[in-house]
Amino acid sequence: MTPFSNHPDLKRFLDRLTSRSVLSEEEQLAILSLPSHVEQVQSNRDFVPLGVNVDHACLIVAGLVGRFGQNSEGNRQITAIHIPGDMADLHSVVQPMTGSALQALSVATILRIPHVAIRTVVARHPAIAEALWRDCMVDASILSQWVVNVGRGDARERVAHLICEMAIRLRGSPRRTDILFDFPITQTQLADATGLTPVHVNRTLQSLRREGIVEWSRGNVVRIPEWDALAAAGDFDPDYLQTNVKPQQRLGPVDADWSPVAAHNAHGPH
Amino acid sequence: MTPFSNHPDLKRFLDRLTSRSVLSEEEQLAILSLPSHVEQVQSNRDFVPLGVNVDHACLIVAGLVGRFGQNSEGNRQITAIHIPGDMADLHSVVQPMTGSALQALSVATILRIPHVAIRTVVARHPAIAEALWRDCMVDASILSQWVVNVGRGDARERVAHLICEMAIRLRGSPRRTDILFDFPITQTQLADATGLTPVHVNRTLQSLRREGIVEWSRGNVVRIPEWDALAAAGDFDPDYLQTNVKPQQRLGPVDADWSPVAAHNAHGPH
DNA sequence: CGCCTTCTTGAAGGATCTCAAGAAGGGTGG
DNA sequence: CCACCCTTCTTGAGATCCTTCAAGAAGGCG
Repeated sequence: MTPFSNHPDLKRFLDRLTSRSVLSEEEQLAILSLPSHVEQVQSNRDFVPLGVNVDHACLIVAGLVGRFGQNSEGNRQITAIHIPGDMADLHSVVQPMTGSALQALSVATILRIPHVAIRTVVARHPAIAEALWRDCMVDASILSQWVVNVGRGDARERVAHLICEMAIRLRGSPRRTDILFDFPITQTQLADATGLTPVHVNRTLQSLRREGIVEWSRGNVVRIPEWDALAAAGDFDPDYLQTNVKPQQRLGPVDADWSPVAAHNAHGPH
Repeated sequence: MTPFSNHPDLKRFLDRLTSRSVLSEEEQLAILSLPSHVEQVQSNRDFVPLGVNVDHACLIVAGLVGRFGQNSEGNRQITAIHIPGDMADLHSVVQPMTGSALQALSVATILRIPHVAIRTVVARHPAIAEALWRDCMVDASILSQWVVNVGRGDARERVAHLICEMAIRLRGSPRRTDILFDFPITQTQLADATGLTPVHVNRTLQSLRREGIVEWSRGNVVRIPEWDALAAAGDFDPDYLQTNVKPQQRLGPVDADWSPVAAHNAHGPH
């Protein structure tokens, strides 16, 4: 454990938090001062297993990490793909018994951060508790959209949607044409994420490539010539990613200035 | 808004919280004292619409409530089914822009609880913040399992799994034979939840009935003659529901007594 | 009694899976 | 530098599951 030494990697996580929550200088410093332990993890190997109590959370520094659920026949289903800056199992702070495994999709670097440290920081800074809670809910929004995608889309939609999601998450709001990003994932893993078979993912990708909607060289680089075409194919609406939301104000009592929109929309039709 | 008057309904929500979190007398009273507004909601009608800012959360008092996502063609997908005692959109406290709609599956009674009230209580009692955060994560666990179920199961598994889940959530850990519970849901809604068509849900249910695995009279009452048979058909393992977990200790600094198991299992294979 | 929702049934078509085998890279050791 | 292996990608053909479309039966409710 080397406090402060992983400062730059924690910074990316902090950025993620402050993009949606307001944190004071002191609170930001508390995040950056979290102790951590760097680790390289190989792909196709659970670095957080299923059904155990963990005492730390994992921050992704480099590479992609998948959350895997599985049924009893051993069929695996990826329920989330985490990118650098994500705390992949932040939820374990309040729910230490793992309900899914974590596995790197390609070689990855992670930071293990002890729960005790997070809990200590959170107890001292309630605003950090709120920021972490909110961060978990963003992941939950993505998960929710994943259900819709897997439950209601055909193969083409599912694959296109996933590519769209990763484009936005990895590149931010991209320009409308000629988007490039690194997406080191195998077709088998793509199949585990979309609930398809590897064979069918292959055919689906070929079809998308043939139509010029996606270019995916073997070198893990995805190119999207026309964003609108892919978004249409994937029936993709980026709102659920909560990318462009203003930071929320802090937990606290009545704030006269708070959510003026709500007063009009909230109670809906009744 | 009538403080205290909805005490008994809030009690059920409090029970849900205290089953997994430790709350002091004072904190419990703070929950029970939340102001609220009772409302009857009709089925097949969004009482929380999509894509608006809300200023309150909804506690289910009676009936079943579905969270609906949808794609642009209007195909709806249920991403969660909430039962009495659930705060269906607790997450809206930290993320007021709705990413899915709420709709009663049959006539339901709800309590609308202003965010401001919840935020005030949470600011005063950090332990409540933790309890609410944890509660949200239980819903996320269910959602995660839902992805696995929809992504990797065939029709029979999906339907059986959902029935299993609802049996446990509505009846607690049930006995092994002759389980009865009320499940007022149409086959169309079941189809929206499992990502199937109503026609195929119908055939799947018939098949389960023919085999004697499920009895489902028209009167909304489900009977499960042999739990093990249904659990096998649905490949169901109730661990993810976190039903029988001991309450977690409160957020705070180092607790010597905390999570002794973790020290052994945590770092896994490396 | 008549309407409306929900459930049920049939038949045909399509999307996806399964099984099986070959091609293409990337890496390693000789 | 080549030979080999192993993973990943690709292709084909048949089987299966699920959907679609269409229509009729069964309740609930005014």
